[in-house]
Amino acid sequence: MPMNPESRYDAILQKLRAHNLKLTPQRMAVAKILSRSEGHPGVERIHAQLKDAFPTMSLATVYRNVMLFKSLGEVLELGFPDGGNRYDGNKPYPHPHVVCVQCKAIIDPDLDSLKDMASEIAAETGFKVLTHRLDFFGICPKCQHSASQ
Amino acid sequence: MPMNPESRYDAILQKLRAHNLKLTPQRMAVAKILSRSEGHPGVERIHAQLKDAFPTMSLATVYRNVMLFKSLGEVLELGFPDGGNRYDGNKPYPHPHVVCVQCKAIIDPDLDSLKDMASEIAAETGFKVLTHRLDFFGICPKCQHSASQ
DNA sequence: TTTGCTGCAAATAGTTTGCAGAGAC
DNA sequence: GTCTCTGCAAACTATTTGCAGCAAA
Repeated sequence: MPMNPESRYDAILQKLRAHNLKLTPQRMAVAKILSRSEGHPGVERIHAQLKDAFPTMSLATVYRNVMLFKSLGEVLELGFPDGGNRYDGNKPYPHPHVVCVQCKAIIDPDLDSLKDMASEIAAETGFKVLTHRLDFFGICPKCQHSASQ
Repeated sequence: MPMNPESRYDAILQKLRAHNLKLTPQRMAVAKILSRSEGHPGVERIHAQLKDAFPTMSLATVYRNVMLFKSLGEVLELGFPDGGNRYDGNKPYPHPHVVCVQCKAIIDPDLDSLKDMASEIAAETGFKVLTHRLDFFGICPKCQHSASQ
């Protein structure tokens, strides 16, 4: 159930204005792609999609804008250790993903609950689930009690 | 509930023998550390712990052995996009983790179920849970039907 | 003796950064 | 006009790899 890409796009632009950030054509183009986030694109893919409209556009600019949006909370980063991070500007909040280890496709499953997850995923997506990864990130008790740092 | 480190160590050695791989002192030392996996060590940490016993030991050797154990299914790799992957040779199967984003501590929570996870985690570990990551990895329908590749 | 392992150093690859000019406001 | 952004190229960093010598079996 993806959010309406246009309202996501507007939300991102609004956030940019609220922070007095400039609306350059490149930045807006990246925002537009991320607001759809079809297939959870990576930086390289975003860059490729913009090559026609912006022949001189550099990868660095894509990186910088994606990171900017992420820092604004408007993009969810799916980090992978073997490079090729992927981004979701349509649902910029944590949610499960199903990743094809072969073609690198990434889709969002609809999970009623998180019980019997693997079989639920398999039934819904047709994936053959090989493994999963579930991490919680937070501040450990020791760090909570130390002068934040 | 960590498994008995010694039996894990023996299991790794046994697997090595079964594959006609050589039991070098360096390899055995890495296996020993991983069989405990206290704190889910990273490569750098493993290397540091072996500097005393093996002053000339190179990082490359640690990398090679960790990857070897991983390929044998004896080590679970916790990959992080920002480098510094972590390893678990004590419970080499997928399971949830709780990661402190500040000090990088990683612990294994006991989860009765995966419902109300965040609060369950908080109650059990004392962590202030900020976010989480749940990925399923598998083969998508399209890839299942294409000549495996 | 044979085969695989280690140490070293160089190569890789995704990402980040310094800088000078261009452009949004 | 000011201040940020962009493009380019160089820098970074975790990890991988080629190679020659060394050691396990």
